Amino acid sequence: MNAQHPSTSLLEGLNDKQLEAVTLPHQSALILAGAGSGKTRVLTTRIAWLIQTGQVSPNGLLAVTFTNKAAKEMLTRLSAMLPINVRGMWAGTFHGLCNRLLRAHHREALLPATFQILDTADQLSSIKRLMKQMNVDDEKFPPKQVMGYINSCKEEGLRANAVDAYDAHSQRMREIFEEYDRQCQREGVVDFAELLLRCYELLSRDASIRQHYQSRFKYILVDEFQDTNRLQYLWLKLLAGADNCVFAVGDDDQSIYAFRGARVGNMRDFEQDFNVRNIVKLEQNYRSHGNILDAANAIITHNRNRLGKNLWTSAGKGEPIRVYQAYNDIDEANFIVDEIKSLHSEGTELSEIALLYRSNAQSRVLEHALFSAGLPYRVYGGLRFFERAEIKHALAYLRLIANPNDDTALLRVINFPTRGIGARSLEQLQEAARAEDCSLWQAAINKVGNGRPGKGVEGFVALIRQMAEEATGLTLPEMAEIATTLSGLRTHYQNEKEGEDRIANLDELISAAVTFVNNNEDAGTLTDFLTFASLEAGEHQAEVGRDALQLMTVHAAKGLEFRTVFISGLEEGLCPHEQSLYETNGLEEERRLMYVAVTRARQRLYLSHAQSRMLHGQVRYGISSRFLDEIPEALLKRLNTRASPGRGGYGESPVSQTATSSEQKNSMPWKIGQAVAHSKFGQGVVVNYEGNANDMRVQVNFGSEGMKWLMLEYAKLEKV
DNA sequence: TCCTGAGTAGTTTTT
DNA sequence: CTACTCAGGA
Repeated sequence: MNAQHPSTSLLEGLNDKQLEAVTLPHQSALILAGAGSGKTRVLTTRIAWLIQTGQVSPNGLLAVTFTNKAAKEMLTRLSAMLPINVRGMWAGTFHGLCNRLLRAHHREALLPATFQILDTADQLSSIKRLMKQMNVDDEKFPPKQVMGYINSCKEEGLRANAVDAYDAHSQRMREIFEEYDRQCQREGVVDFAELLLRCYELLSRDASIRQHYQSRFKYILVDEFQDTNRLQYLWLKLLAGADNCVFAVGDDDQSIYAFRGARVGNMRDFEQDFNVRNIVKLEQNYRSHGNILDAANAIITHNRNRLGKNLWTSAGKGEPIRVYQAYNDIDEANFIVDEIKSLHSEGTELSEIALLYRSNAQSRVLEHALFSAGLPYRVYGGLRFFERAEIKHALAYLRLIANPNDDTALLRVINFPTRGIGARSLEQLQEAARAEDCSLWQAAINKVGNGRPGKGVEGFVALIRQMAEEATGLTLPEMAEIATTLSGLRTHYQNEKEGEDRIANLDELISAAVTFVNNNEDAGTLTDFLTFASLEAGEHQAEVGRDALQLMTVHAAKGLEFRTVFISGLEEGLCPHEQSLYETNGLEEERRLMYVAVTRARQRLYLSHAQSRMLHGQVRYGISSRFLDEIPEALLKRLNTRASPGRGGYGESPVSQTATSSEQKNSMPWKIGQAVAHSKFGQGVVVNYEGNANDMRVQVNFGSEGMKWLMLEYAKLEKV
């Protein structure tokens, strides 16, 4: 403590609860941090406070996040608070930290020093290759499903020998799992889940390594705790041991990643297992106006099994939440465009406006309308830099320089650019490799001996050898240059019609290597760079700089905030998504998703739904989302009560084709898409009909009440 | 080896 | 509807 009042300035401006969390004594704690409650601030201030008050040195704590972005944000804020070098700190993602640990103890972890990391695409092709070799029917065992199985087993902390298999199918799955792990081990590669599992196994098996880290990390801090999976939880528990304390920050109401293994239940387990005395709740929200928070609270109270939390704000009620009922998806998009235009002309920056949707497919119609209106926008999601094909090709050459036994990398480029190695020679190679139980590279070497440059496999072996030879002693950017040029990739794309962008990306890879070396004065090896490429695949492509609207899924919006938010497609089947209704607790997760979406808005929130929308090439009729009904009417401002086809695109059809025009007007006003009310089933929408004017049945979608056929003659249906 | 056409599936995503 | 995969022909 060298400054006069070091902690005063650090702690200044914190509210009581935040202060309590930041200055908790050495004990495990659970911080329930609502949306917009200053979660990141509390986390970083806690770290800074611990260091500044001399309770721990920067090396004595471990801070874990889920994304690189969050880790970077934490460190940036920290270095603004304290004059310390944050470089060497153990702060990063679960995967990043496990990687670091495994590199340091690769021998004990039974891995080669230069082990490579498979991303999801690599893993899938590795599994496909294995299944082909094992003669597994990929109709009965879809590779994607097999991958999901393997990953979820690993995320539960289970190896093949530990999983249950009662029938032939699951036994076969287990077999593939086992073989897959063997294949990875032989090739010196690990997938994402393996990074964690290996690390966990290393720590549980090796007491001296475990004790070393346990005595080092007195304080462990975890961000987004509600997103941890089983294995991550076990890992934390192991690392904490009996004496260390874990500071877990999370929000059970924002748990939206169960589908990838997150267990909200970890929060309750944590309370028990870590002897948590009291839970600190951060409920004051600094982001949104009152009406928005009231709506969010109203929605989320419909969930059971919450830890319990109610957001409040000292800001005023603010504007009402605007609700628009669109005729169809095109009308909805046009409405949004019109609103954005007037917001923009009133001075709102486009980048302060977000368009959120449940599924990516919904962006198409929005994009079309925005494009026609000449409004600039950015769509989040899609391919990232290091996932682009040409980049993966170049990286595969680099991977072969680092470790030629990496079969996945070898297969990716052995014939790309084409060098006359067809399916036949590849088969021979794989046959030989299997017979010798060696890598494809070994098999290739055995085949061609010391091979002189030439065609086919010989040429490839010579090429990789030449690359490796030239690469020794070169800098990383120079190696990247070799991988893009000597490989023939550059020439290949030069001859391609639309190869210009790809060449530009190859150049970008070299720039990335330059930046990487500059940022890592101590560690700039090839393996480090390849690890970086796998673990930090870069931003989701989206141009920066220009003032543009932000389009993204609700998932992608988590953690972000905007002045104005549009949530579109609020219909049953889309939000909540129909698939979710079959999953256990699926509806509650969808509701949390809605909660996350609503709490992104600071000042203005628009909710819209369409009576019909084009989905999978068919017009679908849906009723408005139950989540809309869960918001008190007093918070809403309905911008229209009846949707008109005014700005819609595709036409409408009256229910009856046989009816005459007068009948259509009088006795037959039931159109597909007409909102109706039934005394027993509630609100619904007409989706189909049969019969004629005198004897007509209509099919009505009553949402949660299901689909019903009703005789018009008997059912007392009212138009709404 | 490359291209074309048939066939199919179609939430959410980070590492 | 569309985007992606895969098999088979030029």
